[in-house]
Amino acid sequence: MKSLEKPQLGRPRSDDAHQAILQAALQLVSAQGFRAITVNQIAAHAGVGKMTLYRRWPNKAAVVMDALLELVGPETAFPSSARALDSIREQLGLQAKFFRSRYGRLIRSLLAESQFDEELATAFRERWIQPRRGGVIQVLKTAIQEGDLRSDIDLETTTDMLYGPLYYRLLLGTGTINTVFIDHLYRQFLAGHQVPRTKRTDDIEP
Amino acid sequence: MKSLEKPQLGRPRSDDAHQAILQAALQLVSAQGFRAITVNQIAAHAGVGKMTLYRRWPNKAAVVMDALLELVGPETAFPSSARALDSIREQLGLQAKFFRSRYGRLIRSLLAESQFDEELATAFRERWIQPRRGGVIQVLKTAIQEGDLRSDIDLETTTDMLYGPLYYRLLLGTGTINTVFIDHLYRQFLAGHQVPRTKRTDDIEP
DNA sequence: TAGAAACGATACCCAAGGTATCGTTAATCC
DNA sequence: GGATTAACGATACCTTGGGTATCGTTTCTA
Repeated sequence: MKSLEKPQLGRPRSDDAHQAILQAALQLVSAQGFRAITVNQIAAHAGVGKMTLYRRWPNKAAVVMDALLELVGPETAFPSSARALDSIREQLGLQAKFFRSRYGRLIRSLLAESQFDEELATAFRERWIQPRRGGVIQVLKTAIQEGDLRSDIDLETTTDMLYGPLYYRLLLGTGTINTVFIDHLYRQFLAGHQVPRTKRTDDIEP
Repeated sequence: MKSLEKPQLGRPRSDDAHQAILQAALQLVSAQGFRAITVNQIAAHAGVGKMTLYRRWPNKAAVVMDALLELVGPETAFPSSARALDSIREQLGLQAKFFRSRYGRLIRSLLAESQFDEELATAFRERWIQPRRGGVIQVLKTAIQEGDLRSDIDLETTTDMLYGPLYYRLLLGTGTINTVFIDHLYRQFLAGHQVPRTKRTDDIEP
């Protein structure tokens, strides 16, 4: 029964147009960069009128944000390893790789733009960062349960210490986000967060 | 003898105008935010013509960058404690305080704008970040010499781990940059970077 | 004094963001 | 099937701020 749902008068919105806009936005921003593209370009590339775009999104940033969430987001899954701590290590590597890809610049752009746009900042934080951050914190908890990580650490701060340096380098350009860096970061992180070896229970030494 | 210096023809540039522009820029950006102010506003507020501003700087961001460097920069000195490690701890607190001040938003703005402006990014990194970063690394080295920090750490990565989380929170808004956070960060950092207590030489326990 | 560079004030041009409008299309309702 | 509604692409239009050009005046050197 369709009952409680309000009958929809008028022409329905075209999902084709919607998807075309998102695709166009992602393609253009990846190729030319955020500042270089215009709303006109996105609309033209998508084969839609500008008003069609504005009926759905308030501005360029919002379109690009949704393109990231809907087209890129599903491809970034948290890896699953036998051991939680290994998942963290692997995920750091994937994050570094992601930042080195064309999406690194996209993240930079959106994060930058969000400093001037409160709505965008909220969307970025709540819909991109927090879900991923929540995942990290879950895995950290598991690592603690598995006896690999100390239980007296603050998980929010721990997450900041793991990912902060990557964002720092992404935005400030003080160093490359390569495997060597990830190794150093992980090793130095472990030194302070791992349960000391004399206390670990099921330690299999190679 | 004035010798090798090229004789300066024409009217000399007014240092008063120069300073007035920097002061106006800092005042306006602090009060209204980077995006909200215009070049016209800065010039009018400084009592100069727009061309006067453009003769010295290519755009608004460059003016504000120089205002930060010349008017704010001198007030941010690295603290000096008896023990290098204490200096680090103290500096983290000062950095947090700085980010919580009106200059936190200024740093965010410039860092954001620099994602779209290569020249600005270079200026920010080389003239704001690197000098400060270099200072941190010097103090870390001293702490190693004083036997407080391990010598097998990567200093660049260490610096990223100390300051990355602050920038992360500043830009992403995932948490407040308060004393509790600094305490957690410092403690967790120490756990992995401090020379183990059985190896420390001049340890005075309270 | 002539020439040069800088000055404040002002005019001007351009591009992109964003809004308005038009004829057509795709839906529901009677 | 007709009336009404909302969406559609195409187009026109307005505003704003960045940035450039120009003018008469000022401040310097040669």
